[in-house]
Amino acid sequence: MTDDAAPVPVEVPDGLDFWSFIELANRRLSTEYGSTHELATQVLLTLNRASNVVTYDLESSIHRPRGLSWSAFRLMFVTWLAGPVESKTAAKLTGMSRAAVSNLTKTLVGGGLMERTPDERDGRSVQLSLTEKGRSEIGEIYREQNEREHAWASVLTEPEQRILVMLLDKLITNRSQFDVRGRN
Amino acid sequence: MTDDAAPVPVEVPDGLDFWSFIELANRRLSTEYGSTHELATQVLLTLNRASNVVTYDLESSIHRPRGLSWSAFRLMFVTWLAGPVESKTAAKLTGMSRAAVSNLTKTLVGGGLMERTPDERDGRSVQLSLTEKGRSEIGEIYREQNEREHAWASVLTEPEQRILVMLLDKLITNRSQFDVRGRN
DNA sequence: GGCATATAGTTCATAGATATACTAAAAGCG
DNA sequence: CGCTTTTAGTATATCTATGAACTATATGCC
Repeated sequence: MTDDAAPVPVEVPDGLDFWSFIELANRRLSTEYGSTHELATQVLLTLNRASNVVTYDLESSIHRPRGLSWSAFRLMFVTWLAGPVESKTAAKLTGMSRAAVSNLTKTLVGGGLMERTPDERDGRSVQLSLTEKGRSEIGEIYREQNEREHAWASVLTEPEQRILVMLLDKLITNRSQFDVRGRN
Repeated sequence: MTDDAAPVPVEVPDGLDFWSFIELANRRLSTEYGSTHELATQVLLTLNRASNVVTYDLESSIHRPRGLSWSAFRLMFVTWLAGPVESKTAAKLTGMSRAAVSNLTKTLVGGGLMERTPDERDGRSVQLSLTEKGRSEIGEIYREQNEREHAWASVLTEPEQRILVMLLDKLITNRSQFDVRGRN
């Protein structure tokens, strides 16, 4: 391999896109680069890209038009369902950094959607909760999102959906078998 | 609902985390908020969170220690496998904006990992390719990542892995049935 | 051929996320 | 108690990604 250009023994199709790239990657890795665990790559590449496609769709069709980012939705959703939560808990449940929650909270409080009340017992911490307006907003947003989620999921039969959940659950839950990196 | 605090008929467990939140959400949505399509939410929440967990783990254990972002890895990976590509194609295949590819390319060219050569036929476009150094880097990085991917995927049996891929593939491929938002 | 339109890429302004450093409060411990 | 260490949250600087505006090429059409 002294040439700059990568070898092109496998044809690179013209209509290649974000999704079909997975297939190309799979083919090239197995035929040329002698990937040791080719199926593992396929599984995780597929997982990652499927998630991106769906998330981008939901964000751009539901949340952006209302002026909310995907992160803002997540924070409101978590606060809605897990009740008033400490800021650090919100960070853990949304998968954001504490700093991100802090910044985002400012915006949402400014918009009258959330409230920050100092904790009675612990002077350092803060309880995040939704305002009445925030609660009615998230309820409405969720209903709208849920319709679209349904449109997505309905491509699979109900048993298929359950199997998918089960497999993903197994994938993540058994991660204790090795040393996974998580936030914080 | 005149009280600020959300109702708490379902217990919010203490050890709640990013992953177990899915379960809580599912319970509350079905018991309290009368989610119409509860399973759909569960499927997509699980998909999104599983992807985040794995991606964060790979980025922090493999790529950050080498000074590469997840995006940088994706761009190199795509360029590696899809041969020299136009900048706009790279954007499509990585799922980034054209601006992001443009910025990232500067960094990678600066680090001696990529090359930008003007297209002979089209004076506007640019071909992205890996340098010799870039190609050997991505090869090594991929091998390392592939080992970790294997550790993740091995939690599932091979048939389970194939079913997972199949289900995700079905979920995404049949999206043509409704009007999905994509980048660009 | 010449002019309108579309396309490729970059630049710029902005939003969002992170890590780091900092402040304030709590907890542990002699 | 008082001192050290830990913890919660925030402010700051930096980085990254985006959309929109801009530059330059290319294409289509009369």
